[in-house]
Amino acid sequence: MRFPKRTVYCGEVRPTDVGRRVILNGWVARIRDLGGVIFLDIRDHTGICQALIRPAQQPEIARQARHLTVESVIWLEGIVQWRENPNPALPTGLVEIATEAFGLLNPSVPPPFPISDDVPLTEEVRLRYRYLDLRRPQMQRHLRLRHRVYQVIHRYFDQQGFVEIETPMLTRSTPEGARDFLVPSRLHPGRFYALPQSPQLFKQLLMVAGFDRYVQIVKCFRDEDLRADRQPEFTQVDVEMAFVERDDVLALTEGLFAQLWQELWDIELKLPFPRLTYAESMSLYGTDKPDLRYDLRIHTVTDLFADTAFTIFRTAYQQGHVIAGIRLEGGAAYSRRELEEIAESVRPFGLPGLVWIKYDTDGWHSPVAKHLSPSEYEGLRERFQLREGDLVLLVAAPWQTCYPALGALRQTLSRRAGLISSGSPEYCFLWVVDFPLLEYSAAEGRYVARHHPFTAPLEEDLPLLDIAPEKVRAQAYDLILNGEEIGGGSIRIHTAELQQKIFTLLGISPEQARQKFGFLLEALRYGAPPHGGIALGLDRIVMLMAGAESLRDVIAFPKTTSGLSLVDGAPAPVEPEQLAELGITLVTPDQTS
RNA sequence: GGGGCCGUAGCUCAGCUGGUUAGAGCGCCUGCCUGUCACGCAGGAGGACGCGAGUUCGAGUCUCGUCGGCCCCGCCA
Repeated sequence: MRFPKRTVYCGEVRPTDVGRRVILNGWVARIRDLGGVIFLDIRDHTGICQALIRPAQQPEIARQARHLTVESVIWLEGIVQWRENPNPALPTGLVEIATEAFGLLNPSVPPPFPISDDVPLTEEVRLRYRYLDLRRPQMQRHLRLRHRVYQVIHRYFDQQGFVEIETPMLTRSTPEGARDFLVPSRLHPGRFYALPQSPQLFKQLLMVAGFDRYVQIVKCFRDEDLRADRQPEFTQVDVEMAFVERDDVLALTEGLFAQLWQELWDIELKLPFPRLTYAESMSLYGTDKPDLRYDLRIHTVTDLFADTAFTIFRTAYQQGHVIAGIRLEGGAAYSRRELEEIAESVRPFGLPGLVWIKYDTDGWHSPVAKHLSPSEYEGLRERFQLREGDLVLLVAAPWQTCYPALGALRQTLSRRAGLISSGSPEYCFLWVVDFPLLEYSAAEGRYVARHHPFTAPLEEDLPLLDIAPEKVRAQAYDLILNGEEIGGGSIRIHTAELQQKIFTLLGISPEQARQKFGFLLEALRYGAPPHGGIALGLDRIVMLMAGAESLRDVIAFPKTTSGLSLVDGAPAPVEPEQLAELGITLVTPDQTS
């Protein structure tokens, strides 16, 4: 098809173009037919430009324009001129095109929804007509931002001497970790590939191979239930470095974010990012991914209540529980009803509620006021640095319950008190380090790796491996941004002996280890350098940068909460012949196939 | 695996305790209109109330199941 090609993008027509002949290619955004004059808005990804048609002088053009439908694709030629009535709301609002000719390249049936950012749409409709949803300016912005993020990442790692290497998508299923997506093998019926949950083992092999610094922007797959911030296929910036220690990886990563923020927004991030140990993060914020855009720190005050007359706290103290709480500045203004609502946030943790104490101009107010002594009040005032008008919320429970409950309370309070300003975005990065290496899985009756089984323990904790494995800390780290985990990594085990020992600790027999991870154990014997790395969640990073609420808003073709792809209908049944070739028989044949 | 909210016109929604012929705004179609930019005005078309059972004289409305969307817990090294 031959047609007049654009000389300028719609959104880029400016007063400097006045008098020039231009050609636009784009979509009909809107037609305003006033009878004696017709306005045609033409849109492409850069914006909208108004074209003018005068039926009195151009009866044939007007006749054709009146047949146009919204979202039809056209070319349009004309002379740029000043508008009689400028529209300061538009970048192109000072000028318009005096149409001399236009042509229809492809008519459009009426779209199911207007191509605009300010119409409310259900997720279902958006995903079914994703190609129209993506035509909307906001989605265009999101995916173009994502593109720019890719470019900065590639440039940064190239500058830092990294090599991008592709690792296989058809790999072997490994125990530990999430469920795998399986791919049946036609050439080997009864055997399966697995889509990678991460290129972990391959990037370690690349370190053994001497590539020294590896990076890959790579799809990863996990067959687990979905969330607003979790998709079954997602993109990671996968990084591995040889001859490094933890702080080398952290510094390299910080440099990446500094460059992203610098290049995309001209914002200088303060480096290095703050670091908290896992233990500190849990006791100060009740979570391993705290949102530091607001303070609301947890204070532990168990010791204040050693001899208290208040039965609940005395019992807690005697049972070795923790008494801790949060101060909310100005919170004394909350009503009893509001406090009841706030208390709801700790109930899911199996707590009946919490103790609230107001410190106001006329003294202390609390349902438990009469049980507390003056010295206990004084202790609270001092610990929480209370000022008049403040509120203290206290919880008494085993520490495993107490801190997470207060972590949830922190979030509830910040929302209620509006502590996160929605106006100017604020970016609070944070490293959480020294995670426990293992955690006991009651379901499986054994220790499981908290990060993954290739994570190196802290050297100073090595002696604990044999006597108190649960106390061993790992050389693992998570990167947190505004309460979202955007990356995690570790220094890896680089000797076969230690790796074998960890497998044993995880209840993986030498036989199983040889079978499933033999290639790794073998590779580690051939001069594996000390190495470590990190995997960054690209989708989440772009989501936070775009200010989006959901991962779906920064992924071109995402899955729904139930893992369906509404645009192409995947997953779908397959022909019996395909199954036969693969040697697969369905236990419950799909009736729809 | 569990919990919550939702499904009514192309889109977004209303429809009170079950009761004539199911509504609105936007969009669409037709006509009018010379400076609009969410143009305006007049008229019109458009519905198996997601699907299937049940309760009832009667179900968009109540019950159960099912499919689909969103959010959360579990899960996600």
